[in-house]
Amino acid sequence: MSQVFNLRSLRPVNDWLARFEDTCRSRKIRLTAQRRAVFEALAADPGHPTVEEIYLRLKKNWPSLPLPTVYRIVEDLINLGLIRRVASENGPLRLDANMEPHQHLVCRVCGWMKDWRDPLWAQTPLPSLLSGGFMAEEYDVRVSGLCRSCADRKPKVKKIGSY
Amino acid sequence: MSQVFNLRSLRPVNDWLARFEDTCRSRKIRLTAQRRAVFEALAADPGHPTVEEIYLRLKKNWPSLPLPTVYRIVEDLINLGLIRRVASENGPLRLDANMEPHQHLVCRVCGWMKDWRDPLWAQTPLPSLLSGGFMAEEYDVRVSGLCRSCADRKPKVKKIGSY
DNA sequence: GTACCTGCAAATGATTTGCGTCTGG
DNA sequence: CCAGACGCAAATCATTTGCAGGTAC
Repeated sequence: MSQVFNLRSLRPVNDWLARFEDTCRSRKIRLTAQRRAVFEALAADPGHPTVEEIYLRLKKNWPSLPLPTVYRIVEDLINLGLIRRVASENGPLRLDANMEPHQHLVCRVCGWMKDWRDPLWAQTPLPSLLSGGFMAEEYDVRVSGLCRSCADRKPKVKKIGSY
Repeated sequence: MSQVFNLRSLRPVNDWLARFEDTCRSRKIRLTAQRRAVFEALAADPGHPTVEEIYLRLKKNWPSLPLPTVYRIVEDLINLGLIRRVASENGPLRLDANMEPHQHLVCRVCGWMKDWRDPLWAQTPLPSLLSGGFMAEEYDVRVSGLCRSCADRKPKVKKIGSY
């Protein structure tokens, strides 16, 4: 019963690690130190990090770990259904170890992002068969807006022209 | 009253072109042939093309047009609010000249994408102030699932391991 | 022991930048 | 005319691939 939660987000990180190990065993994927480290770093981070951010974090305690290895492991974890990509409009790939259904708040100015759960979306039924035979499986909802610090700052006018 | 619609999507392309020209004039942006061509190509295409797709299409009738110019113009059009980026989980930037509120159907296998309008979201009120002072402005909703051709195909198991 | 992984180096793909020339208003 | 755009080449950033040696099971 000694459940470890990440204090910032109340993530059941131990559950996730157990699921990671179970999945590796049942899918006959080798449980290497590299894979565990990458998964742990993702599970502990509620901030939707990029591959490079994970790499830099791990590099502190593991200076020899190469970036391509992190990329390969991330790809594997996605295919195993242990983490997912976060949809965004630009910039490098962002990752999410939270596989529970949830929405995202995204700041349109600085890209700041936060998990958010609204019962509304849990209740909203998926249209089962839409136009042209499309088979809907799930909603991906992002609420775009301004985070507190960008809202406090004076609104800047985007500069066009003049390269 | 001779409103030209794009037959595939009933897009009021003429309205959009007029808005493009008005915006250029009012923002004192030069109305060049390159900018008009890029905007027209985007306005005519309901398929959320990449920058390179637009470039290749224009290149047929304008072989000297360089790709970096298309990138710069796309950036300008986004900053002018005339087109927008489409959120996605990976791959190159995709563009959308339809600035009306709408949702997207996205095939999780092949990436096929289609505009979709559901009155549900037009009615759903935005939470005005969410956790931590986030100021919500709009929903971005993607319905993920299987397009008809990927649904017809036999489901493939993703291969993990063995590089 | 051996198939699966990792580590390294190099390739590819997407996007941006610097700078000299040209042109729309 | 001349600031703002374009065209070209080269740089940068993100991600992937090939291959040889290492290690989990």
